[in-house]
Amino acid sequence: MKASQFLISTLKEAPADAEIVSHQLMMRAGLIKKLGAGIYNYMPMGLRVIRKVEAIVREEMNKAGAVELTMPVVQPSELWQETGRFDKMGPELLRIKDRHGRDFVVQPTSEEVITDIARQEIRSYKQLPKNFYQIQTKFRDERRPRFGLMRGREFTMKDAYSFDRDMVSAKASYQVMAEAYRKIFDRFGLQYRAVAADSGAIGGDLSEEFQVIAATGEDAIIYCPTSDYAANIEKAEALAPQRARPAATKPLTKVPTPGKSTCPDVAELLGVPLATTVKSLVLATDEVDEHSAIVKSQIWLLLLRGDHDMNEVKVGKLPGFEKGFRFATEAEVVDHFGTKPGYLGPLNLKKPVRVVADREVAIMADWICGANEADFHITGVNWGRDLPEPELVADLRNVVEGDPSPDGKGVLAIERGIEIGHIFYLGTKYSKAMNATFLDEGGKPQFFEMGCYGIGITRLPAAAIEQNHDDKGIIWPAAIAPFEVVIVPMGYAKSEQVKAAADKLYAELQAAGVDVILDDRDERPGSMFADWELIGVPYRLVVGERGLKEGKIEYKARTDAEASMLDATTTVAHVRGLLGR
RNA sequence: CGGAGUGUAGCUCAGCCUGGUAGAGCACUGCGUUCGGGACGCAGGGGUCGCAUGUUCGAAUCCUGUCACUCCGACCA
Repeated sequence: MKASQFLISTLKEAPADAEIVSHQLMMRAGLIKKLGAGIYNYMPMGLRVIRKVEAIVREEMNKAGAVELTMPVVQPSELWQETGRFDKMGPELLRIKDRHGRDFVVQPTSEEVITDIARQEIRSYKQLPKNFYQIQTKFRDERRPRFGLMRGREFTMKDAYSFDRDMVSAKASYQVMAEAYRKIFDRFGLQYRAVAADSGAIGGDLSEEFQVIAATGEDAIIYCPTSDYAANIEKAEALAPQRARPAATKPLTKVPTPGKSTCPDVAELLGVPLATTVKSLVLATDEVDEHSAIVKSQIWLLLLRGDHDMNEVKVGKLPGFEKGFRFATEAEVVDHFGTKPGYLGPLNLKKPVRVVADREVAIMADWICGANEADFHITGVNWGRDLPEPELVADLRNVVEGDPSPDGKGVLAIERGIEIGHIFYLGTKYSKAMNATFLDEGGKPQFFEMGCYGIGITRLPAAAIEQNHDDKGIIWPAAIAPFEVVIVPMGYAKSEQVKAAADKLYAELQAAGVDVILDDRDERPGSMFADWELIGVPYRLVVGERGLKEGKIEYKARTDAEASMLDATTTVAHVRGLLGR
């Protein structure tokens, strides 16, 4: 490719709405251009990166035995009605109508359509297992799109779906994907971690997220540096403390805490550690009739240590919370506790509530909580003495740095990550909902055992940039760089010698199968160097009269501090060596 | 969806408070000088100031409405 034929549109300043470095650099390097909130043009330079990501993913998926197909971006609502997701999914599912007023959705994912294909096409156990995938445009009407391609509304995802005859086989298919994903992410040259994820209602451990490690990541990754344990924050279990509850030593005392409605404020006022306070969270679960009208609400009081945070996924699994929960309204709080949030506690309730204590809270003695009276807290609270033992003790909180690892082999550490892949065992959730069956050896219909496997194709370049950049710009891993090599001639239009040498080098590299761009724009050297460092091409070759006099070509990797000189005659071989071809 | 904020040239922004014929830098075009680390000079092109209403002799500026976008909170590749 010659730069004069291509489109290079770099910016010195980043647009004001680009917050994080990957977004800023993608805009400045002219990779993407915003068309609307969370909707981007992939400009020629950016599309080359996307295509390379796709090619790697496609190659490894094919090697793993998956077969490619594509499903429509716009899908009729009927299939989505079958699984109930047309109504159940929130507004992130974009629903549209055609000219006849019929409902359609813009696919955020394709379980319905692929299950429909499977139930029509796969009739016998002899055709199993199968794994279908597509690389296709997705749309999720995010509440808050941000960070460029990191959280766009329209994006490209590779989504794969496996179909198996039974759970044993399905788990084997899952493992094949887990292995393929590692190969894929290894090829991108990024630091990543595969972490155990929560698999929701289906249960089991068969869900992993692939997280690219980056300080700006939106997800917290929990891992154990001394073992191979890794999980996301939703999943990581806070083990029950091994120590016994200390004996009560302090009397129950009501203390004034005017205006101090949070645990940190109260701890500071009383001069005690935050870990001696207990925070009260009031939740409600609703029983609904067939019209989704609330017929009865149960109020719950969850107790967590003042320095801990509630984990909504864990809470959602408590007995009684299976059908969802919400925060109680202020009216419900006043009704049961006699005061507004800020001074709540399990003592002196106006109406009974069900109490759930976190494992840590259950072994606390002499703790502090709200008095159920504005501007007062109670100190020296003790289980058994001042209130009954908790009805239920459970893991309610997010783990924190230093908690023991669930595998018992050390303590937990936390880092940030960007989720670029997720693999998931689905079981028969969709096949049952859509009555998708095949015939087994006995001629009996059986539901497909399914799995689904996603990779955020367009998110990946953003994650790569977050992990690989410097003050000059992007530093692409060679595997996904828009070009592998750039030839920068000094005075291309002015010097016959330079032009001839640059053209020759360009032709030879092309012949060697190198993805090379020749910068024939005849810009000033400084601005060409700055452009290519911003764009992040891994290898740069400078052709100038100065070097040619000695028969040399200047070489510099994007990551090198200084350039070095190569013999013009061996330059192509050197580049081929770098790229391994 | 709740809270906050911003809409002026392709990009970054000034002008608005205090109404009076729309500005700068970068980018772009032409000419000249220069040219191995984002050059300089001269001359140019480009904006119905998000949109709509109202107030006014007169609105980028003031009022009202509306749309879009951005930021902060609960979901997700």
